[in-house]
Amino acid sequence: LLDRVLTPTSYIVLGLLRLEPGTPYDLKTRVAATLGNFWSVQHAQLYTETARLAEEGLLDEHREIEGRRRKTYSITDAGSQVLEDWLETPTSELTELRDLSMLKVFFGADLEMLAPAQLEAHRAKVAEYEAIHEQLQGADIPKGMMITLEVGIQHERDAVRFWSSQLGGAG
Amino acid sequence: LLDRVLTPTSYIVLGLLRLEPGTPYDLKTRVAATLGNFWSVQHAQLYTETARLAEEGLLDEHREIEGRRRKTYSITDAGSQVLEDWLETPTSELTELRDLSMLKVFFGADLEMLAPAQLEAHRAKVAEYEAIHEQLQGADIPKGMMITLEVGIQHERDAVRFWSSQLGGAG
DNA sequence: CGAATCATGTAATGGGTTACATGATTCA
DNA sequence: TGAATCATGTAACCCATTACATGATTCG
Repeated sequence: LLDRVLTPTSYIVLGLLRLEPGTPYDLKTRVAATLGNFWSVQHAQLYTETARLAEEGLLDEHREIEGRRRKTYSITDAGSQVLEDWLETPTSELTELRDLSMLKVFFGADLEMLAPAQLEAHRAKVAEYEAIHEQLQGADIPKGMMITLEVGIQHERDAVRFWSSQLGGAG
Repeated sequence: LLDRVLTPTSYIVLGLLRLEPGTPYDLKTRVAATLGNFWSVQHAQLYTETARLAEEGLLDEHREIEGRRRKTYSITDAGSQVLEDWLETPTSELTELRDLSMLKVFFGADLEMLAPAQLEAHRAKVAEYEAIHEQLQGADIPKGMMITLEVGIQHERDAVRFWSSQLGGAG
């Protein structure tokens, strides 16, 4: 059936569409509002990936007759199955950090020089996450989404602590 | 001069070659031994990227006459300058986590099911890092490399703690 | 001395990023 | 009513991954 290995982007599309059908543009909005914080997707991908998945029978495509002729996608049974299988399979894969600042540190960049910009950015992220978190308290949000958010907050706080300790430190 | 924006891979190549000239294969070995832990690079990239950088005048290329006709690269003054400029420029960019397990969690995967494989992988990584760390104690290793290693250890320990708490937890 | 593994490199493919483009809507 | 911004989509390019391929070396 499938003549390719699905990418994380594929599963993001499937996962979001299983929650609710929508257009690629809808997906863009949802990504930005939710998991985009820890796994962003370029909006152009959402057009190509939905098209691919539809071709593979994992999505249904329904095109507007009038006006913009927008395409609305919904997940098929086959798509749901593929998503389920993926969700039920644990992975041993570890994520690389791929932090640009750390790459510079590795090659000898000055920590104290890097710190202010990083600190500001990480602090802003913490604030943003905490606002979302508070807003979501009591809301009927799936547990998994809450957990990823909390992991994200934790990670950002750690980063703030790290970069703080580099500011004007004794070296 | 340059008609493209250099990628992180470019700077990795420049950074490693500034430490010491070498062939793409040498680079592969060095990456695997050092920064590959938090920023891996496919070996094929090291061939294409060195070629590109040489074309752009940031590397010198010296080809063996005999035998394998291996190409040895070294950084040029222009290359050093580009690297220096990059190292001296702070960045506000934040890294996304892009953790496959977290993506599954986000979409509702069962934490307890995911935990064992993740736990084992993260524990192995901690052990590996700590071995390297110990081995490097007292060695004349640049400070930045030590710091990235320690940040990596910290991160992995946090992951172990997180996944441990999901094992057979009350939910 | 044959097989397995390491060393070394090139070619092909495709996903992801960037650039481009145009139709709607807000708002001064 | 014009400019700016948002909504929506397509096209092109390029880096990164994967696959392929072959020469050396180890070692049973």
